Amino acid sequence: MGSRGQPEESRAAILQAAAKEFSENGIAGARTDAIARQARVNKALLYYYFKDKETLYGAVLDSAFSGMKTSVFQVLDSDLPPREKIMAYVGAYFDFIASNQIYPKLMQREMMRAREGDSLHIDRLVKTYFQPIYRRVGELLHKGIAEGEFRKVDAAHFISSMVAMIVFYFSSAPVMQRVVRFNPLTPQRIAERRAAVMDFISAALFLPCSSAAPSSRKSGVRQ
Amino acid sequence: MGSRGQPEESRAAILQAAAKEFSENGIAGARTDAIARQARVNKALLYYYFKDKETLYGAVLDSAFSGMKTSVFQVLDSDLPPREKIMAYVGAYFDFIASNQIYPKLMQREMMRAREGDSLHIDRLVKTYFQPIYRRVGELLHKGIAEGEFRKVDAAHFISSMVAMIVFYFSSAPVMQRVVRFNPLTPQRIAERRAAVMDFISAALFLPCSSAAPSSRKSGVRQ
DNA sequence: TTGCACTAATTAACCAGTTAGTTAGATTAT
DNA sequence: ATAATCTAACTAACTGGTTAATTAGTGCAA
Repeated sequence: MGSRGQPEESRAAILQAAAKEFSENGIAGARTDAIARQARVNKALLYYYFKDKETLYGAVLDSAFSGMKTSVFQVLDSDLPPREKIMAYVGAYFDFIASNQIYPKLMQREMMRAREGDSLHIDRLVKTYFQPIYRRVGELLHKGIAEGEFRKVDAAHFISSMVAMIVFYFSSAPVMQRVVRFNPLTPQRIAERRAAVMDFISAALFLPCSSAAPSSRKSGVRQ
Repeated sequence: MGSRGQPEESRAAILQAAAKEFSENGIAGARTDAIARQARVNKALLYYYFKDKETLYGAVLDSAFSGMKTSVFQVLDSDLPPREKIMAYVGAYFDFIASNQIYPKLMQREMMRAREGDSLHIDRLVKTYFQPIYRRVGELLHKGIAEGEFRKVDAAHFISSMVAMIVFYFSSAPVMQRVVRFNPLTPQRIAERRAAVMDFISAALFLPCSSAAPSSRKSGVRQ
């Protein structure tokens, strides 16, 4: 019976295994035994590091969303002009999700769990991650509109649409694969999606442009 | 204790209660006791009408998606020109989801469950409902492009984006409510969303309008 | 020799599914 | 008509497999 495997490693292994299990099965469908097995750790160790299943789930959510916040804030804190910044934000958000494909599922699942009383985590998540990002992107849109660069879109709805296009693509990929005849998650298809999202958003947001030509957008669309 | 409550009523009550329970909790989180209680029926009756929980879940999905297919095909079968038809399709789809708000959640949940082997239903659902709709909308987009009415978008990605904007809004409403300061599900907000989606899609899809020279696309934006 | 990291074994609760019926109305026999 | 029989519709109570969580420890390092 071992003892020392470096505590940080064990904790991290649990978190990672839990993230996978929760994203695939939701909190109700997730099995603590499966998490322990995947983390190559005794099940009781989950309860040594985390109070209970719900707390472990909360820790998984925090680690997921804090990574995302860091990613997009690097862009939001930069000082690009509105056009370039909104595209950079979409790109950063897309890239984060694309390289952490368990997150869109975690996010969707938590969103649907948020009926009142249900989720103990949602208030914290909203306050810590979603609100700050939402506020900044909202300001960015208003700035672009004020400067005559963007169409007069409704910020709340526009943000919702951007998030939808990115998150939904990955969370619905397993079904999409059966509807269309290709795997939507190959690097090439992902790159294509990225271009399509960028194209869709810029076409819907940017005004024909009074000033110079927008260099950022080229086409990204085929057929 | 009575026996006769009209079998059709009981069956329908079970289906309705199950739809609600499954949409709120997923199949793993749903409780058969809760379904029976909500349907005001003994739990054993669920097993009298349906083989097991999984089969009941399948019946719920079928009743949900067949309604949707009927709705949108009424539009897709009509003979409107491409612009009007795609907008009518989006409207019909939106209205169906808006007035059956458990469906977006059922849909999201089933989409995420579709990892290989997992869902017994997904193949049937795709073949019966998703494929036929996808095919028709794809043809519609290609027709619009060929006639120089639409920008040369990628059909698969464009459809994915349309569905995303509609489904995601409703499934993420509980969280959104905490991020913004209003309830996204009041009739007024829903109408607003409908307009925003229509605007977003038409801005991203329609060419500036003149039916000539579709090759020199530069903006594809109106208003 | 204390405290940290960890585990095997166990427990209590939960929950899908079953069983062994009951009830009410329709059908047939008288 | 009316009693006897049948069957669809329905239920109370139970079962056993599953699963989150606990307990009572062991090994090891400082």
